[in-house]
Amino acid sequence: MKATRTRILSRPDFSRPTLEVARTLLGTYLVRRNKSGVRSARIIEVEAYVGPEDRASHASRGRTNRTGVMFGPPGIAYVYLVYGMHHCLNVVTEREGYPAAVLIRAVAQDSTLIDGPGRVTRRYEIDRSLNGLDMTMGQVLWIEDRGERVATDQIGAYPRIGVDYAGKWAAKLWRFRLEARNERKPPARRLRTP
DNA sequence: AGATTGATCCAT
DNA sequence: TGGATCAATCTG
Repeated sequence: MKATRTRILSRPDFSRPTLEVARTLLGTYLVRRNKSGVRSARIIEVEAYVGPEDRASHASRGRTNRTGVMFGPPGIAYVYLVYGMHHCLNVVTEREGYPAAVLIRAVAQDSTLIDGPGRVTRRYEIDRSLNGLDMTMGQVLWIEDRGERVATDQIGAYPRIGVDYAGKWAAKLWRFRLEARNERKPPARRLRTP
């Protein structure tokens, strides 16, 4: 078997345009270390939240106590509680001062799909105590590139979930999913109008 | 379809 | 300071 090097993603990886970072994260591994050990899972689905104009983004209402980390340096974890119950994990992207992040929506641990941002954080024991954590340090929470290449045709683009309030921003295809090989999008096909 | 749940944000 | 809102999930 071919030896592949594992590389912990570093600041420059997250400094790039958010849509690119989002797609790049597909097929990499989210790694969590706590007192019970180290666990990892392949990132399957993400969403991009891009800039102060993006009405779907928490940062669209300006810098607040909660959204502060989105305005900070890239590679930092932005973890918040939603609906009073579930935590969501994001990684901050782009330059300091420009609010943007990628939400981790689904991962696969071996053959088990952990589908949904709240399920990911629950399974990996990620909560607001990790908000602001530097994910480039490889100590508590980080992302690894294990050299598994993802072809463009394995990536589907969809509207983001739960942002219907965001007007035209809700229609942006800023959710990216790594399709299973047998779920690759077939060639576009003209459908008869019903 | 409806309940749940509590931090956050801004002003009926 | 109160109350609407919410980057979701579970159970019917």
